[in-house]
Order: sequence, then C-alpha cells, then structure tokens
Amino acid sequence: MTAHNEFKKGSAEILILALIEDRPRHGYEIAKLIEQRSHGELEFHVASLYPMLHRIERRRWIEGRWIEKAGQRRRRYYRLTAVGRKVLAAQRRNWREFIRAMERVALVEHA
Amino acid sequence: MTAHNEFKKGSAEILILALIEDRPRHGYEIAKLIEQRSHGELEFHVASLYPMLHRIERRRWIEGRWIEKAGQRRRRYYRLTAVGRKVLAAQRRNWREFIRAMERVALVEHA
DNA sequence: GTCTATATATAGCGTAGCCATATATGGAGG
DNA sequence: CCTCCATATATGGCTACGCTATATATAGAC
Repeated sequence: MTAHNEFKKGSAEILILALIEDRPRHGYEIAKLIEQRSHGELEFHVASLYPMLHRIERRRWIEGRWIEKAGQRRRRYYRLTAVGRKVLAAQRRNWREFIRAMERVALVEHA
Repeated sequence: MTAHNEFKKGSAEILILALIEDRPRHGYEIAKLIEQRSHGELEFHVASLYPMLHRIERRRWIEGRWIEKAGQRRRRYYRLTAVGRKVLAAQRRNWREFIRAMERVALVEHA
C-alpha cells in the first residue's frame, strides 16, 4: 500500500546502507532518494530515519560527519564503514533467502 | 538469518492467510507449516502466532471454531472469510510492489 | 516415570516506524 | 515585506509486532 506497506518494517537498514554504498549522503537526501527511486512506494518519514541513522552509527555500520557550507543549513554526511559493508552484504543475502522462503510458503503460484 | 531474519516483521499476516486459503487449519499446524515449507528460515513462535490469530479474527479476516476429538487436545480451526480472501489478494499485490520497490532502491545489481 | 510432541494462552519486553512538534535557512510568489 | 515551501536535523510519545518466559493439558515413546 504505497506509503503504508505492511512489509516495510525492518527494511530501512538495508535501504540506508545500500544508498551510501558508493558515496556519502546526508539524511534528508537518503529519505528523498528512497521515495523517488521507489516511485513513492517506500516512504520513510524523516522522524523515523534520523533516529535510525543514529542507531546504526552507534553500531559502527556508518560514520557521520558534519559539513557546513555558507548560506546552507549544516548537513551530516554518512559513509559506510568496513563493518557496514559486511552487514550490507549479509543483509542482501538474508533478503534473497527471505523472499525465496516467502515464495515457498505463501506465494508459490506465481513466484 | 534463518529464524531471526530482520525482514520478517509484518509478514505473518500474509503467511497465515495464504496457508488457510484452501482449507481450514489450526494454529499449531500453521506454525509448523511455515517452519517446514521455509526450511526453517521463517519460524514464527507460537507465542507470536496465537495473539496474531486473535487479532486477525477480530478483524474478521479469518473465522475460528473449536473442534474436539476424543483422546485429543481441542484445536481451533481457522478458515478464510470473504473479506480475508480480498485482504490476501491485496497483500499479495502489495508484496509484489514492495519487492520491486526494494530492488529499484537498493538491490538493482542483481534483482 | 519422565521426556517429547502436540495444542493453546497470557504477561511483559524491545524495537521499528508513526505522528506531532521544534528549530533553522534559502528562495519563490503575492 | 511577508508568508509559504523546500531544505535539514532532532526529540517525545504512541502503536504494533515479534520475542522470551511461563502456564496448562494430553498422548505416545523410552
């Protein structure tokens, strides 16, 4: 159901990690990218996203630093750590396993 | 991650509805089927499952009735209601949308 | 006689995502 | 000029889902 999909829970981590895989991004940018790339089907409210960023930074999966530019609100850019890269790879494997398992149990008819 | 996959949250409903699509089943049977068919990758603890069954029965998606047989603990068999059938169809559509959206955002490289 | 599988149930916990609200700045439009 | 919108981050309080632990009860195996 677009912005209120019941399957969304637990998917924020992998989305964040994947989006900063190639280059650092700030929170607001990540939120907008998720919304745009999913055509509005996944929409993490910033109020969910910022605490999530803090959590996974505490776990050392990502590392943030403040960037200040004149005439601009300060932004916190997050980059993926080595640990985060491993976690992302593991979550991608888990994701594949999960959708295969879902298909076997409940969605056999047109997996 | 087998029994503790981070993507599991929110998936119980569709699994339950799908498993009683063709014939009524009781809670314990549903739990065992999820575990077996997913080869242990999805494992909903019965302590999660029974409250979930009560919840979706209150929503009228499923309807349960007690079956008692001699020399057997009583079982509550749940069948899918007409509403439940529509919800299941909608959740299957949402599921397809969701995995497509996830691929677009985060898993492009080998969707 | 105890252990395991079957079968259902509740209390209490942690966490993810939600809404509301707060703060702050730059640019566009009336 | 002033208000609105987009940008940008943050917190408090809420709900829902799945968890552990615990309880009850019976049949069959060892």
